[in-house]
Order: sequence, then structure tokens, then C-alpha cells
Amino acid sequence: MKNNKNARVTIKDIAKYTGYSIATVSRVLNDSGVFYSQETFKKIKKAIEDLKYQPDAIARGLKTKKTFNIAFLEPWTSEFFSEIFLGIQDTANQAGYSVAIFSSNFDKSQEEKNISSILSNRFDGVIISSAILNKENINKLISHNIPVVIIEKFIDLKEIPAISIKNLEISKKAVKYLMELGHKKIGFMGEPLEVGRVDSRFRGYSKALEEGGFGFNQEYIFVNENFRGEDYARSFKHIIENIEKIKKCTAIFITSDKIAIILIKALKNAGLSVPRDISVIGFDGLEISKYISPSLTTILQPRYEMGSRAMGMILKIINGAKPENIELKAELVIGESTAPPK
Amino acid sequence: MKNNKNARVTIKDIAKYTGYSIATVSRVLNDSGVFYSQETFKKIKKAIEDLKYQPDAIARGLKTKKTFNIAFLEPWTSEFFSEIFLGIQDTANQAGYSVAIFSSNFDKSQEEKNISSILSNRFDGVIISSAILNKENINKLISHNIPVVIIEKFIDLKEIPAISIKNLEISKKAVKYLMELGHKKIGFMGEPLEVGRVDSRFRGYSKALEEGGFGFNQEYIFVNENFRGEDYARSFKHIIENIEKIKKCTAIFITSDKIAIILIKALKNAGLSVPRDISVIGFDGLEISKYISPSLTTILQPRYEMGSRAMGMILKIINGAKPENIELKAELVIGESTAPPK
DNA sequence: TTGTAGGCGTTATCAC
DNA sequence: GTGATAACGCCTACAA
Repeated sequence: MKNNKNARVTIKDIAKYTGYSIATVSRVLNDSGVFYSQETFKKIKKAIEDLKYQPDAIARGLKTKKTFNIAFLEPWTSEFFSEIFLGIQDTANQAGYSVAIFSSNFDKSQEEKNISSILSNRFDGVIISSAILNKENINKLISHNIPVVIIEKFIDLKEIPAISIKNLEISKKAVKYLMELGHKKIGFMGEPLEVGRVDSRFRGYSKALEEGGFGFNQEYIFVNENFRGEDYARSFKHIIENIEKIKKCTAIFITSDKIAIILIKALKNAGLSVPRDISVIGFDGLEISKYISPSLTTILQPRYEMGSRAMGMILKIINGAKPENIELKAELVIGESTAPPK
Repeated sequence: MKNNKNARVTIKDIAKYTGYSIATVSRVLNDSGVFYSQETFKKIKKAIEDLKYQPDAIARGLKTKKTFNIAFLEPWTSEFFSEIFLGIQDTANQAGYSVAIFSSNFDKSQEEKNISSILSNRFDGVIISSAILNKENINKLISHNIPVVIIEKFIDLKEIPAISIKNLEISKKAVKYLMELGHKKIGFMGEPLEVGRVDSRFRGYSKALEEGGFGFNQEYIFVNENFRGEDYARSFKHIIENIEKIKKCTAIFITSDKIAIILIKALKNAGLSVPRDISVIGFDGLEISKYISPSLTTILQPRYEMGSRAMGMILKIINGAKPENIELKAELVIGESTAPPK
């Protein structure tokens, strides 16, 4: 039963090999009930083994309209997304789905291509944890009726279920912690407010100051385009250029561990030490943040859970339900980068 | 021309909408020559716009046996793989291919699932930059005649084209650099030799010692299972437990930046300072390594190029050629973590 | 319990 | 230049 070339083994080959019809083979393949005898089942299963048959998801999908593939959109394959992805994958696998990652590399036209590929390949669902650079793209997905869930990003479409952490609450808590240490000149540093959930983090920061009876000081706000993306050097340069202003703070609350790490380096370059001269709080709770010196005080996001819950939402939508938005709790982890002001 | 439900717009709809046959529509779609008039072309193009038609890659793939999808296998979505992926993607896109990432999360059964999904979904090529935990899996791919290329991993199958850096050469150079600084007690730390290309790195280390007239000292070798994977805590613990032995070295060459960073922290915990007490050289050249203190002396791998060349090899195989193995040059980047012994 | 046949959305081989 | 029509590999009524 050798095919001349390397032609795929199909359901037809199994049928010929066993003497059954393709219909029966298909039934066994799909285990879809009891419409075959034990013997038939065994014989066909054996043939599948013998011939190393691999079902053709493409042909199947064409017929069934289901591919059992989920797409995960991230901006960059960084450590931050690893555990989110792990959570997604575990939950997906359990339900019989596979998940493929699409990275936009912060590029608009790449995002376009990814969306187009997802559409063409009929993914059954899309989990987005990447800034959508072009809103049109998301409309394409929903207009094709593909279930979409957003993780920790702001998108002003109420129909799309979202999952995020309690950014405002935890940010407030972090800043209050700084206040409790005795800090009065507390800065805020991060990407532009429209990125991710930076706006909520900023509101948490403001709220904490307000509730603490502190005035809001524009001088202490370091929100800048240069912090966007993955260009470490650009962030570093920007900090160096603004070091004099930054030095006026005794503590800074930052929207990511990455920027926090860069800041600490820049301060050191300028002859300042963390936390002796300035305290620093990051955001994300990356593993690496525990192993640098000083280790970071940071906000740990429950990444695995964010992923698995997001996938759970997708499954709900696939099953016709309408999931509620979810807000998970984050945790303030105290490291070595914060101390009372001198 | 509204379909009752959200049915996909098909080539048939376009045909009906324009009055042409599906055959003609297909021709225009594929731009496959000049077998239609300008007018036909325009009309059909317009209809595609009007109806927001998205070609169905699934149906197309069923017929053509080509999906124009490439799979990239990584063990974990870390920063290290970002640029490799970027290189792959750029080259793939240029040739009209999309690439999806599959992460095994260091899990054998997940790897199994990924391979199975890739097979079922008929990916046109697979780029592997993940340890293959089960060799059977790779055989599945080649027995299905799917082009495979390996990046920076050791796999004992001569038929599979591989791309890597000159591990031996650059490792030797790094260790010689330590010797030039005056170090005599130089250690080697990393994952078991069968991981990735650790064996070549170890050979480079040994060779440098040998050529320098140094004896090889088993006491200075810290190769251990605990350095495998992404468990920072486990690596840290292992180092702490062996700190007395490690202290006997005045310099250590390490197989990854990640372990190097953890080592520096552990040494600090033990009251030792890098590079004052011990010099450290990492491997990979991650961005973050420049922004910790001390910044790492490390070996920079040309990640983007590794990716784009790997994709180039896949394209060659698809076109029927047999690509040669490639060895790229890496670069020793001097940071703050190395100094003469005290 | 099993087989026949039509169709999923395309492409490709024929005719016209 | 354009239009029927048969595949591609699978699923699924409908028959038997």
C-alpha cells in the first residue's frame, strides 16, 4: 500500500486498507457515538496506527467551519507574555484547541498581515494582548464573527469582553506604600496614557496623592513616547536627558519593570543610588526583577491566570454565552528598590 | 446581496455579484496571468472590495497543498527569541508566507501536541529553535516531507539543515580574554552538555585552557540540570548551595546571560562582588544585560540574522534545493562584569 | 452497524 | 477571454 510519492495518507487509504467505507472510518475517527462495533473500531484504529494517518485539519475545517485553532496576539515575544500564553494554552488544550502566537513586532503593517492571516485561516478565536495599532483590524475580526477577548489593553469597544487587573487599586496601593515610607515627592514614569492600561495606573497614582492630601505636581510626571516599545536605548537616553528633573523626586512609580530597570541604571550613571537617593517601584513582576541589584519593588500581575481566564472567556463565546468582564487582583511585592527618603 | 447569517463571502458571491463565473473570479484573484480583460479585472476587484471578500486559505490549501504558513518552535516566549522570530517573519513575509509561533513550554506532551497540530494544519515549513524533547517528533515531520531547519540546537540527524553560531570559536575567545586579564582559575557554568550547543561552548572553553597551557580542573566545572529551563529560583538555589566551590574561581564563563545574572545576585548575597572578587562572562547578549549593574560582558548572538537565514533555508528547501549548513559569527561584548583578578 | 453521495471554497483542466 | 466541472479530504444526512 505504498503511494508513489509522499502523498498524504487519507481517510480513503484507511478505508481501502480495512475494507470499510470512508464513512465508517470517519465515524471512528470522530469517536462520535456508538455507530460502529467494537471490532470495527479496533481494526480501524489499528490501520490508523499502521499507516500513520494524520487527520487533515484543513479538509475537516472546510467542512465543519471549525479549526480548533486559537490565535494569541502579542506585540513582542517577551518574557511577560510567556505565562499569559501558558495559561491560555493549558486551558485551550484541555478543551481540544491549539493556540498559535502571532507577534506584531510593534509594526502596523505586520499587524495587518497577522489579522489577514487569521481571517484567511479561520481561527476560531483571538486573544489580544497587544496594542491594536489600527482599530479597523479589530472590526474586521468582529465583523467576521470571530470571538475576541482582550487582555490588559484598553479598547473602546464595549462589545468586546476584556480581562485586566485592578490597575487603579493596586497603583494606589503602591503609591501609598511610598507615602508611608515618608516620601512626599513622588514621580510617575511611563508610556503615554493611551498605551495598555497606563491611564488607570496614572489615575491610581493621582488618587493616592489626593487622598494623602498631596498636591499634584506636573513636574513629577515623566510620561513619554520614548518609553514605548522595546527600544531600551531610547528609553535610557530619554531618562538621561531628563535626569535633573527626575532627581527632584525622592521616589518614582513606574509602569513597567523594564523601564524601572533602565531608570536604575541611568540614575547610577548619574551618581545616584537606588534606594538610597531615590526609591523605585516597577510594574509587572518579571522573574528577572528579583535577581538584579537592587531587586525591584514591583506589582506582580497574575499572568497565568490572566491567560487561562481569557481562554475561558473565548470558550464561553464559542458556546454562545456572553462573558462578563473580569478584573483580577495584583500584588505589591516589596523588594530592595524602595526605602524611606534620606 | 445580504446573506441571511454571517456566512463567509465566497468566490461564488463575487461571481454572482459581477455576473462572471467563479473560474474567472479565481483567475483575477490569483493574478495568474493575462487571461482576462482589463475591464473584467476592475469589476471583479471592485466587487472584492465591496463585499469585503477574504480568500479562504483553508479551501485553497485543500486544493493546492500549500498553506503558505510556517511554524516557529520555541521552548518559551522569551526575549531571546524575539529577534530570531523577527528575522524569520521579515523574510517569510517578503516571500508571501506567514509565520505562527508554537511554544512547548519545556513540556514533552505539549511538544507532541504542537507537532500534531502542525502536521494536521499542513504547515509548509518548520523552524525549530527549541530542544526537541522527543526525537520521534522530528521524524514525524520529515516523514511527512515537511521542510525543517534547526537553529542553534544539536540534533543528530545529518539530513536536517542547521544554522548556528561559531560556538567553539567565540567561547574560546571569551575564555582567552579572561586569561589575558590575568585569570588562572576560570570556571565553566551552564546547562548539561546535551542542551543546545552547550557542548561546543564547553569545548571552546577547554580548548582555550589547553592552548593557554592551563590544566583542566574538574573542580571549576559547574554543569548542572538545575540550570535547565526557566526556573530562576532553582538555579539560584543550586548556586547558593555550591557557593564555596564557586568562590575558588576568579572568573566564570557561563552559557547564558540569564544564569550569569542569577550568579551575580547569588555572589552578592554571599558577600562577593562582581567583578572585584569574581569576573563573569555571559552568553546571548540580551538587551537587559546592558542595563543591570554591573552590565554583563557577554557574547552577542546575531539573532535577527539567524532567523532570516533560517527562513531563507526553508524557502530553498521548498524550492527543491538542498541548503548548506550555516555558521554565523558571534561577538564578544565587553561590559562591566569582567576585570583583572585582585 | 455500515455505505452512498453531496457539499464545504478553491483551483485547474477542459472546452467553447 | 470565459465558463463548466472535477477534484482536494473530510463530514454527514439519508439509505440500506
